Amino acid sequence: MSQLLTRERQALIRDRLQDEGRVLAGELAKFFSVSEDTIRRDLREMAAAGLCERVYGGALRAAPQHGSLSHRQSVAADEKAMLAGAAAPLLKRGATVVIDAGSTNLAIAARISQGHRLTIVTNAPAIATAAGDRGADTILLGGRYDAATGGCLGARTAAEAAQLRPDLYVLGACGVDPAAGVTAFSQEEAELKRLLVGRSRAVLVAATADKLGTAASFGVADCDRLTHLVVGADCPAELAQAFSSRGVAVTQAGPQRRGAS
Amino acid sequence: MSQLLTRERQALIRDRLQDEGRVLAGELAKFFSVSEDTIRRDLREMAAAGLCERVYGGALRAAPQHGSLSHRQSVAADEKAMLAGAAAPLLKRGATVVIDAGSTNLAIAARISQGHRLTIVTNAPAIATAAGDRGADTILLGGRYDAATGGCLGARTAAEAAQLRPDLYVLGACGVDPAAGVTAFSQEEAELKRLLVGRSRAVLVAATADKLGTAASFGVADCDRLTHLVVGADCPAELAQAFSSRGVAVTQAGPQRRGAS
DNA sequence: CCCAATCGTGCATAAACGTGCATGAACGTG
DNA sequence: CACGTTCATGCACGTTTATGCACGATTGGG
Repeated sequence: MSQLLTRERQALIRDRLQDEGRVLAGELAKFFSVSEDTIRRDLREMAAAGLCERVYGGALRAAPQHGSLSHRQSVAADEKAMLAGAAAPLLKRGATVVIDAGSTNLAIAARISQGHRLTIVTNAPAIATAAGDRGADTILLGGRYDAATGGCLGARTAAEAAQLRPDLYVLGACGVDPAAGVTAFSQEEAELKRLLVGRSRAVLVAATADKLGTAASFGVADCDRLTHLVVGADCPAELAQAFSSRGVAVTQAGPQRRGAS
Repeated sequence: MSQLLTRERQALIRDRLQDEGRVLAGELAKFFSVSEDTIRRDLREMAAAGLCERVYGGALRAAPQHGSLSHRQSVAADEKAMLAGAAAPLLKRGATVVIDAGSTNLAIAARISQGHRLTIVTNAPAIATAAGDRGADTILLGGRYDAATGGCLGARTAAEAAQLRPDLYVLGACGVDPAAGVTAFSQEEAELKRLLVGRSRAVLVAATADKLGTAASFGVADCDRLTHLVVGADCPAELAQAFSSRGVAVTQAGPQRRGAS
């Protein structure tokens, strides 16, 4: 094999990773007739670029991590259940409600009132099963399933969503800020959310503390487009005030209400 | 078995935990040819990461699943895991596979090989999440979600399915009989299944013992339309013979085989 | 209460690792 | 052509990691 450029070697390593799921540093060094240092440098670069996971002895294919969704679900589970308890009553009897993907929204779906004859539309499989279990008429938006967000994204999903006119949209936010509005982590995600915001009569966001006052890279909607915002009881008063003054109905959830005026 | 990376070993332990619900330290040590100390260290790390529960002698799975399917999932779970172990290898590398709703098929989805670059299409939310977790490209067929079957049904689902030409269709059956063929409990279900049978290059059915030799009300396909049938080892020989003589490749799944890849 | 299995900890070792530095080739500039 | 720059590479060095072994503590069944 003739002289290999660095990039070529890395491309070959990537191919092998994709095929076999793992590579050994020492093995690659012999195969390419370079020192292990060089291979380690390659693997480090690739790991930094998100192309593989660096482990002792070599590298593994970057895995869409197992617990990504179930893990997120267990993070701050108490807070999410609290928010869900406050948000669920806002789904009016007989309404058609779109529920976005997201672990907080899953908690809401698991809390919807039985016998309220709700029609739930969602792009998230987990939310569909939860809503179905609660006796709601449930419509699932199909399309390419994105394991990172736990919902369907892409053209087909958007096309199906474009035919809806829901009474309420329960929006999943990656960041909520009075100035920046609602933001999302990825372009595709943001696009679908924007579409649905535009088609819905009302928009509700339930945000955990870590999302309040932060903004992600892709804008979804300005604050004045929001109808309801559900936050924890520990939300700073001035932040809640900032949303209220923009016409958002802010609900503070919590075991103990404070600042109830 | 070649050199195993630490992380790989832990991933394998996690898989086994997921399948069997428990692992024994001494057994794992022999299996991986390492000392029990090393295994204990692995288990300790995994327990710290919340992936298992550490107990005297080994470790237990610590993931309480949710959803309405969870009940059906636990019924005859061993048998389904056995069938799934035999059926999963039949999903060829790179193929596009439609997986029907059903608890047996969910077990198959949870067992698909990582890194086989499969494209999985399904009408069942639970199967979509499972396939996504296993690293497969996953497409979800949308539509009205039917909590009874755990999948989407209806006109929209059928319309999306009508655009597919899958390599393999993993059909979920309510009844399988040499004479009556494959049958389903509801008209709508049967209709979707019929459509997909007609569009697929091959059809696979994994049937638990209680479904063999029985027929439900709505016909889906004759036996000669089946490519593979996966049954338990306790399937009566003459029944298996009856299928074979109609051109079906019958695979009898043995009790829990676990081998190197 | 006893015993064996199992466990945790401390320690030693070898492999794998990261870093800093030197070399040499490729490249652009004047 | 002479020169400086950039970059991939290999080597030396000290550090970290994974592992097995020894030893005492803990567990759980009889």
